[in-house]
Amino acid sequence: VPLFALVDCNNFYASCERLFRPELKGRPVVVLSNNDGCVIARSSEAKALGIPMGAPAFQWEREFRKSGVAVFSSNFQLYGDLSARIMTTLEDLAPSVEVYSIDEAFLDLSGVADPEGLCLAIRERVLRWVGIPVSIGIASTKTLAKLANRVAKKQPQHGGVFDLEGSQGAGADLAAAILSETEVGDVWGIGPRHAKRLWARGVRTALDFTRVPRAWVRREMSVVGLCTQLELSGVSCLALSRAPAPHKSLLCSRTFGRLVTEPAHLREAVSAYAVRVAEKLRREGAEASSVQVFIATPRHRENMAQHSGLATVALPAATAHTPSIIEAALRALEQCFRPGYEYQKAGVMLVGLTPTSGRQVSLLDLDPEERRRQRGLMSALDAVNRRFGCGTLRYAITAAPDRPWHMRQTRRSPRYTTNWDELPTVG
DNA sequence: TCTGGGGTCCTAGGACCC
DNA sequence: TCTGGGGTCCTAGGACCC
Repeated sequence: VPLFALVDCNNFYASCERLFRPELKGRPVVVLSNNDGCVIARSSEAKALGIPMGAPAFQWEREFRKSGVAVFSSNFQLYGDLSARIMTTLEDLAPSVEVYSIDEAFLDLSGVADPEGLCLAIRERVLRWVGIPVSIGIASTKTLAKLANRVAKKQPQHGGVFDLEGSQGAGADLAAAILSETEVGDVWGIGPRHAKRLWARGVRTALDFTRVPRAWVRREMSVVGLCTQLELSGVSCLALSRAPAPHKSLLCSRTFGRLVTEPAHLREAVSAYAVRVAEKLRREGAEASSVQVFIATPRHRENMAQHSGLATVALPAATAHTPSIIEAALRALEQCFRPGYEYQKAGVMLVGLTPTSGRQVSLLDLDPEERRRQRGLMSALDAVNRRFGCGTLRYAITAAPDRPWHMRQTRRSPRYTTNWDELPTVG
């Protein structure tokens, strides 16, 4: 019998910020998106103030001040490092771990004698070793484990761990009761669109959803919806995958600090994003076969001329060579740029990824000597930037003195754990 | 003035092939 | 009166996730 657990960090980013600022305990904390645009994480105190997920920061400034909310720009280096520590701790204690996101992991607990006891121990150890509180849901499918996790979070009497299977074979009744108390839109895999259509048909709860005819679900929600429906009924469709699948695409995109009209500024921004995404590509040990660029004007202003452009340029041969990728990105930008618009956002996506080793040799390949030279250059560049900090070696086009597209980030906390200059001091 | 960034999968339709 | 069947690949759009 399969058995899954979902470990989910409580208010992860907010908990990370609080870890090095113990005086914030009990105080509302929010973390803002890049560009300090909107709220992407809230402590429980901030949730209690009614600040919704995704709230535009500027609309809430007054409330932040009035209620003494501690506001942070996002600090993904810090979150990523703490996440890695948590995952390592899980690997130590659980038989099989799938890292699902920066703050979540599925565990395979099939055959474990006392799953609830194990999870209580895991929770305790992560709290003690890393300092981040987690909640754990246990059930026979991943989707039900997600549901059990919600219960663990919402009902503190369970001590942060909730087993939907129950202890004395009361599983089925317990599951039905929980399903009937869960709104259908709160089910993992059912988003706002499907939730709305289901409500229109009188399907309100997760339990209702399990009774919708399969043919309808298949037709209107594809096989993905069918899978969700089966999982809710206790039929496991989603297996645990231990090794992360290789990426199929990689993206670097940003909202600009200010609106941009100058093609020169767009070229700088797109080049900078191309550099970053190419670095990611090499870290993955992969090469890309084409480059996609998109640019867009703001979405939330109806009285402004809108344009969003997307163009793809194929690379002559799969590569991870930054200058080649910049060149392709700039050609794509040229294709989708339209003068006279105020752009707010741009992105560079690499697609058609293949592992660096074992790639197909193309007739269009550079001669092997040139390939070796390019790879050597990239390795040297990455090594220098790793050793002396990213941005030590830069491309001239990304280093213009005036960069109006640069993102705003006014309230970032120190990178306590990943940056020598920003270590916390004790004393 | 001010609303993030980074992914995945599925489906339908068109081009093209034999 | 009547105009096949089956496959692949690509793209765009939609939906979902964190």
